[in-house]
Amino acid sequence: MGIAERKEKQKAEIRKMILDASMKLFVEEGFENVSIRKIADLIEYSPTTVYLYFKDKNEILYNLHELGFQKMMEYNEKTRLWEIKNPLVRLHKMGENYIAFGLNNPEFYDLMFIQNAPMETLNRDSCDWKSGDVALGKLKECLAECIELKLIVPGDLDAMTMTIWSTVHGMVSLAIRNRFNILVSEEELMPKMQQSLNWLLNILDTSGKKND
Amino acid sequence: MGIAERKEKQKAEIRKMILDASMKLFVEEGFENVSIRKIADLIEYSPTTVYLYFKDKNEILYNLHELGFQKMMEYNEKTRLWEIKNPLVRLHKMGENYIAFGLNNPEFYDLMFIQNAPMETLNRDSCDWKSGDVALGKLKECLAECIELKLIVPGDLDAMTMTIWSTVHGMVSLAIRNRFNILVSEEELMPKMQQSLNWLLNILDTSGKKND
DNA sequence: CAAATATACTTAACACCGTTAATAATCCAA
DNA sequence: TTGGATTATTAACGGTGTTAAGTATATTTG
Repeated sequence: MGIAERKEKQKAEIRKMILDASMKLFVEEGFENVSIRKIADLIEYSPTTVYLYFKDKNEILYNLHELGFQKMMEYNEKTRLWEIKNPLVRLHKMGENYIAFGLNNPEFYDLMFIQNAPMETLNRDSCDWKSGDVALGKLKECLAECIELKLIVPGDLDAMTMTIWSTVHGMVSLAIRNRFNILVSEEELMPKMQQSLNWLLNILDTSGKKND
Repeated sequence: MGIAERKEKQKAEIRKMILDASMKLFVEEGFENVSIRKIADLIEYSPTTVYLYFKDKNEILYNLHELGFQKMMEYNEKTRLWEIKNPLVRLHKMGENYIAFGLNNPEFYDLMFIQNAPMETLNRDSCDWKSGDVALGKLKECLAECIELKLIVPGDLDAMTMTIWSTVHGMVSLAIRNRFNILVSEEELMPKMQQSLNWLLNILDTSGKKND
């Protein structure tokens, strides 16, 4: 069936063209300028053709959001995060990377963790958010190791994961959405966030305290 | 100048009509359904009339966002938050109220802390986000008291404020945007968030630890 | 009191948006 | 070669925020 195969490849090719065009619009003109019509213009097809390859705009945004996760993983690989043996040190670096990624790629971060749109392709109940699951798994693992080695104050693993993730997400999203302007100036933002993360990791670190 | 005065009152009256209509749309049909045209329909004026009383849609959303802060303050007053003498207990209750408000009023929360739109009426540099400033001030005060009484692990006040706010904001916003679905089910969400907050406040509490 | 001006409001339009129904063109298999 | 599936298009629906231009109404001035 060489013919059906070629057709599949052509289909995949156009899907890729659409995603490439979306990506181009996304990085060059921002989230708000990713529209079906502009994508169609860029690939020189009519807007309705896009709907032959993607169910709706959300499905395109879902694909972009996955590219965001890829980019985030590259961040961690470039800084050799997974080579760090001490899980507490790794946790710290992980937080720093998360924040750095968010501030340097606000549009991607938006899509990955703030916008509703990409999640709407997933059916609510099954919770099949693969990218999120993988990323959160890393944090969970890291925390589990920390507990095992008695490096941090123990607690329910899911609750702890929630707290840590919430803190870094909270920081990035409040920063992105300009809610920290009342607290610090533009230049002080990054150092203050660093300080903020340090304080959190310091208080959950058991090593410096006389605990029994 | 009785005439100019009456005119002012009429102007204020229509402004209120617009805001009331916006509010009605907002609470009954959600954020996405607040449109200039629908507002105009509701008050039985043409859409362009709205622009004689508000610069743009963002200015209307800014006003709605302030009503959100009012609602949030009512939450704190109803639970007699400010009568709690112990600042650490107050901090805890403050966090619980924040989370409860966010989950019970996701649309308001969105407008207050997630959406960009309301902030765009403020000019970036002057940082004149009054509502946010007041609300954050309460948290800062509370933390300052905690430090003074040596109830929590000390640190830079701004950094600490950032951490605490980020954690509760992170929790609410991730919950609202369905990012916790991979971690907990709908029913477990609230208890797990409670647990998550408890763990944080427990580790920053100095009372249970042998500290010098 | 009448004319001129300022105020309040509307109509019409611009430039977008996501999405769908109906239609035309193309390709492949029988 | 014909018929059916695939692929793409045109046209339209029903929305969005916003602005320019025009029309009434009310107020002030000569």
